Amino acid sequence: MTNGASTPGMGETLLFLTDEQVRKGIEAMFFAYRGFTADPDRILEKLDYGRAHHRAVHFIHRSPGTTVSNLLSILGVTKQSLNRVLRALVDEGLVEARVGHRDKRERHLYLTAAGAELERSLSDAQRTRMRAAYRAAGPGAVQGFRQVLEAMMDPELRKQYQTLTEGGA
Amino acid sequence: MTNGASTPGMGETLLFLTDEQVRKGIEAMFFAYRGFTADPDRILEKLDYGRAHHRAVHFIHRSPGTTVSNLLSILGVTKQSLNRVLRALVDEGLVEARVGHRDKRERHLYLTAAGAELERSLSDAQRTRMRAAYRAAGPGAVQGFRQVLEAMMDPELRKQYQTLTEGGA
DNA sequence: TTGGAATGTCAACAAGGCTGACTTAAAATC
DNA sequence: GATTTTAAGTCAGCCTTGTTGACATTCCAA
Repeated sequence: MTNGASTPGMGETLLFLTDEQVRKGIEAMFFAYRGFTADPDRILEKLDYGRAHHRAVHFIHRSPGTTVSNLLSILGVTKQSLNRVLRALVDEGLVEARVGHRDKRERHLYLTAAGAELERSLSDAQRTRMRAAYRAAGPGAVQGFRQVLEAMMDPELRKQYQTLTEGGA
Repeated sequence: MTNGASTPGMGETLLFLTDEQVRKGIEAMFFAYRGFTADPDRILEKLDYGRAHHRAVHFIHRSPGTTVSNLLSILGVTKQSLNRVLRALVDEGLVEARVGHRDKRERHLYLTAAGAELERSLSDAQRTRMRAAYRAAGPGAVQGFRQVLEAMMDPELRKQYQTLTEGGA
């Protein structure tokens, strides 16, 4: 509060944020992301899975029947990388890969009962923290939070993000 | 808007957010973090550095003269992991490690001119995106963004985050 | 029927985490 | 003054998750 940003009369409406203030936002992202992943990480560790598995399970739950190449574009990794993860999940009975009946090259991905259970436990943990953060920050903060995050995405990813649920939230 | 959260009379003040809404926040974190790291990553790649180097440079800039063990606790990695990164930075003249004069066991870390220049180019890139996001989201959103992120941190990390600048923003 | 797309797989490699064991130097404590 | 603890560094080896490149299979579509 020692800078122009809080000078009465100009206020923050013009977004005269100092570099220091913006930097603080950057550090907030860094530390918050650690918290964001901490709870699922603990669950995954016990099962010998990693974040890569979490992401795959999350998005297969989100879009049941999605194809491998669609998942690739959402996750932004190489197919070799995804394939390693997917193979483990299929081998261990968490994910089912059904051959497409229209296009038999495609594999449509579904969670099995066991996969759905893991997904639930992971997202329960993550939602609990998110909900607590929302509650602590107050009702007004939630919208601002989402708006800034959305504005921070690459345009392509933003499209995917928005498409993902189409009014689901 | 098809759920209890927007029922007139209770509104969002009670934070009746559906699981779907919270989930959307989780995905926002995921996609936004990709954007958050994208610009620095491009710069680092050309110089054969990675995110680990970025983090070290960032926090040394932030707290010049910090010790190795302090940096360890902020970054939350093992000393072997940090050492690998730090050695590269020192060897290549971006960071200077001065022996402490009070306690000669300690190494105090400083950016060299070259290190400061890299830091500037990385944080310029990151701040530009952050600023653009703030602008797009509007003045009210910034506070909410920071509040939710802060509430999302582990308590210990939150303390470190707050200590870091102590009123700097 | 042939070209290209979707998928899967093998091999090899790198970054950046991790553990464990050990050294050195210096400070702190007894 | 001797001993223990602390800060830092190092060596070796492992894991996850990312990368390239090469190649096989399948099959849609021009």
